[in-house]
Amino acid sequence: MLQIHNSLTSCKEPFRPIVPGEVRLYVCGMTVYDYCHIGHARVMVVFDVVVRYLRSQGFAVTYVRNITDIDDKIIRRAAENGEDISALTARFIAAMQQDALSLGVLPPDREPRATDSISIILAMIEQLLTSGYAYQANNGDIYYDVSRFVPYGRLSGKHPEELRAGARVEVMEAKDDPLDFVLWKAAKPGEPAWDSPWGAGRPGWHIECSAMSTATLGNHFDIHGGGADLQFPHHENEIAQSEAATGEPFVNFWMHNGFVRVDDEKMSKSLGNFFTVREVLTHYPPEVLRFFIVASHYRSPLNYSNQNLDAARAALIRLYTALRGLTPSDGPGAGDFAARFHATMEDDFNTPEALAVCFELAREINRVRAEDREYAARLAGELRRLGGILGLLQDDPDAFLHGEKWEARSGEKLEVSLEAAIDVAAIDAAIAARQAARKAKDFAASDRIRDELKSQGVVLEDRPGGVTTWRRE
RNA sequence: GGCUGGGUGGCAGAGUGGUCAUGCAGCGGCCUGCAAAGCCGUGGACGUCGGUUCGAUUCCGGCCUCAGCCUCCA
Repeated sequence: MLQIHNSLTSCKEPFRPIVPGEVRLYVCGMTVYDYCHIGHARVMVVFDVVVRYLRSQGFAVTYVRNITDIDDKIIRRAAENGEDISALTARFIAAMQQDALSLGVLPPDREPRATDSISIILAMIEQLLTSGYAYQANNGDIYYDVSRFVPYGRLSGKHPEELRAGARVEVMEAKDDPLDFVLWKAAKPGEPAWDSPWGAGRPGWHIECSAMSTATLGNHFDIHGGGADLQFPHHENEIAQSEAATGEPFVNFWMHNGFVRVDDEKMSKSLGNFFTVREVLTHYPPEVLRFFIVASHYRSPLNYSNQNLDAARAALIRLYTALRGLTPSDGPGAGDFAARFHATMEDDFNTPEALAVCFELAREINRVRAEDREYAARLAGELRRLGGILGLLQDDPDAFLHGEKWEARSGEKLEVSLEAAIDVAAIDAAIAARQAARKAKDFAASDRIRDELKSQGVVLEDRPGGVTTWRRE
């Protein structure tokens, strides 16, 4: 029985979908005014694993991840660049999709955009006005009246009175209450605007997600996810909006992934420790970044550092080395590896422990591969299947270990700071020459060749049966 | 100040009331011409003070300490 930690109750709860066999999942996606950073990568990967796991268990999943393509930061950035807003957002949407692809993140089933959703946003605001949950201020903005929504604060464990007492924001005169938040911003000169019954303007951030999620998944759906920082106020506000507008419970399970830190400091632009996905991918293969993310529990903080990425790479090399030279077979699973893998995934997606099972599987493969190829092949098949649930180990082992895909990717759009591309034919020739020298017992020559390759970042491994393989250091 | 969630071996990172995480690094051995990879074995840990218990790193309480949120933020 799958257990999921629910932010609403701060407890693990048995997961039961609203409609048996179907899961409807919404995740707050990106505001597209810049390239994705590692924090964005984490959200994408974490929920990609959730989706892959649910599907592997036979659930029909509908996964929606929105795109916020109109907001203050976008407008400001476009102005700074002297760029058209739609050109800016198109550029960063394309970049995001490319990053997602690199990281092996499957596309969501729906990717609604705020600017394509204006009519449903207007309808929801209209509903809130009609039922008295919203009001138009004297500056033309429409605000949500937080005092009307009694359960406000349930998700974040915050109480309206305490929030008011600790409010650090300067109170905008237009609002009745500092906790009220904007649903519709009256148009300002030079900013994009849409017509509405209350005058031209644009939607507030929170209402977008309420409108897009209910429009795509229904008023009441199973899981809503996002970064931990969105729990308050964004998700709290979504609940207030959606439940007030529809009169139905909004979401059963709220999942929040932990934050990414860099060298144990919060990742932020002011600290200058901000890493984009594409920057990281100039130094590490995408699967290494993905492994690094999956190797921690999704609710834990994740500390980005070169040392930790190096560790992730070493671990992945071990797994691919176990798969190398075997043709994974689909035969019946071996041992209780799959059962243990699933048991641990059912416990709130415990991917680190699931990976531990993968490593034990790898050891078993290494143990038996010489004696029983067929059994080893079945184990390899198992390892690949289980890895696939985490979105890992789907590459050809030699390709990964040779770093081929890495070069292919980085050679195109990314600036490469890696060693020069490796000449595979030259390596093969050197290996052949070394084999000849070894046969002639000329170990001095043999070692010279090996050292030379090593200096180019190529490590040789003499395998049983006289075969020599190589990998990048 | 309020609300969350943490403090685990050299590093990363799970977990558990009383035998094992796992990966990297270390040590010993096997394999190898020597290595590398791999296999076998091995050392090393649970912030602190109390309490519950036959027994707590694991449960409870105090304390210290860290991070996040309370303002746009994945």
